[in-house]
Amino acid sequence: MDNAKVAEFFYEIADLLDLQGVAFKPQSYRRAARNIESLDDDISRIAAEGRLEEIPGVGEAMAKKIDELVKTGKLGYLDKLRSEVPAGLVELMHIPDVGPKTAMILYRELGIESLGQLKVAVEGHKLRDLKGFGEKSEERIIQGIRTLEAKGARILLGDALPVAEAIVEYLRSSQTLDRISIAGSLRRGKETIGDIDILVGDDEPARIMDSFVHYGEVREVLMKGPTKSSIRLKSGLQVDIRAVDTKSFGAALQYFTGSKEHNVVTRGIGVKLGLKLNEYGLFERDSGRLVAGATEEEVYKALGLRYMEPELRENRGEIDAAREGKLPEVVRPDQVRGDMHVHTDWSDGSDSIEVVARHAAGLGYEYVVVSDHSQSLKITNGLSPERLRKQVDAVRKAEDRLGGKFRILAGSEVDILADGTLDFDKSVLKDLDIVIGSVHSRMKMQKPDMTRRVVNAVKSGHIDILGHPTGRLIGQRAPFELEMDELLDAAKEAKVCMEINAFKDRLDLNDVNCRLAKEEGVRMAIGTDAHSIEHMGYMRLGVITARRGWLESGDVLNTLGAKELDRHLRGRRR
DNA sequence: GCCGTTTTCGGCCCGACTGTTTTCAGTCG
Repeated sequence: MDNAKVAEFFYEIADLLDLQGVAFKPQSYRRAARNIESLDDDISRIAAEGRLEEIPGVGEAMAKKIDELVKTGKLGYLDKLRSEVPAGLVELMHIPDVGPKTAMILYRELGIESLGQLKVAVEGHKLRDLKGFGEKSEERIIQGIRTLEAKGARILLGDALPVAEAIVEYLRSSQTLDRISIAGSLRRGKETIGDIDILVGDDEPARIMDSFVHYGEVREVLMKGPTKSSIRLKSGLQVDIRAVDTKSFGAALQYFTGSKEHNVVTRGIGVKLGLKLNEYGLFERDSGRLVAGATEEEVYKALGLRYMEPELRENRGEIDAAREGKLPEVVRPDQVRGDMHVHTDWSDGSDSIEVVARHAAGLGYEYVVVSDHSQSLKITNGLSPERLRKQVDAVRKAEDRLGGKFRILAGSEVDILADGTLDFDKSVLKDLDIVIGSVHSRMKMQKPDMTRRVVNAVKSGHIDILGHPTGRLIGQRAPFELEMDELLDAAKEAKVCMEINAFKDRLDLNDVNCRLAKEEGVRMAIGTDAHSIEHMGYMRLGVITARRGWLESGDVLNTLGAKELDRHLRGRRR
């Protein structure tokens, strides 16, 4: 019984209680479920140690239920709830705009217990005669079912950002705006996004709503009011916009950036100070006087907190750190001095060494690492030792052609073979400036085997960076089975960096593991794994991931300048 | 069901929008 499973059961209890019209308990179960999901420790271990009630939101009653779940894999209370309410109703509640009340009416009046039955009923126009329903409600539910069926569709951060930025740019160009910002999980830099949130600060919001719903990419307008509207884009992505007075912009930005958990705690701090925080500002509870609201900084300051970067706002300890002045000074994009992982047309990249280097220089970098694939990876035209030697020559020549003003590091993304040895032996690797070791094959090994494999590579003394350490592809491939603590210990010992692979569907290491690595004393190196120069723009995704992992510039190898980096690498030469 | 320098009992975020309402309930974020 793992944490996710326990949380899942609790979410189901919450839904079932909602259907029964029980008040407050559902929120309690959801809160506990969220906290259980985000635990670092294994819930069965906590249960065994009798520490369940130390989990926020878990009291005596829930602790008992968790104990039962951990011990027996079952929960009598849940079974009882399930027997009282048809299981399909929970599914109905997952349709947008269908909540517990609607689901219950559908069940009581029409006997609908499943998505399938609802579809039949709605197509037969059986809903419009129900009290409180009409044609529009029917249409809305049809749309909702479509949305639900199209789901699973959380979009990658790297895909959502440009879409959101284009909308912001469109709104800016269509009229003068006082303030505008992306908000929500996109602003916090979560690796996947459900929808896009945009916030506008302006004293004439209605005209902005008009522009918004007339954006060229709109497929349908879901709702439109004077301060709040929603659209669905042709791509299927939903975009919500909110407008507030300029004097409330900071409070609203704080509010709509979230996370929900972060906001619950900040509001609680306000309450203790006799203040009320909502999207319009921070107010004195008694007099209603506005204390702060125009900027996030002043809102946080009035709460006795330092400003927290959006990427930190996940209620993972940032609020205590802000109160105690112990927030990390997280790395900024402008501190990155080079791209640590780029492919060229020598293997499966599409641009030449020189084009890559010139593009990197144009991005303001001092250096780029050319790291093409090694011989085993035939499908990528991986380099043989002989071709690698030729490539090193080509790198040196390209560097000369750039007039010595830009550093091109000759590297390799060398395969870590199944037994943990490297695809090139050290006589080949010693001529390189830098070596990334990566796993590209036999990815489904058991945990002990995979751990031994990468730890061997890390300890080999021949790699500087472990490339995409967990191999996960967001929404497509689970991370390798890997004992992260053991890997990080080895990396610290061997002074090998973990990569933050910034390619949009990798972000590997992820935020949580970045933070773990930092705490273990392991440095990170951000590389885009670009296969064309356009991909080099993914660097910002890597930086966002680093920031979400609380990394500071000193934790990131490629904040070093070219000379410092060379010195660092020579210092550990094999 | 949880939680507490507001409380061991009585709160628990609340404002915007929609549809079907003639004054509001439901959903969402």
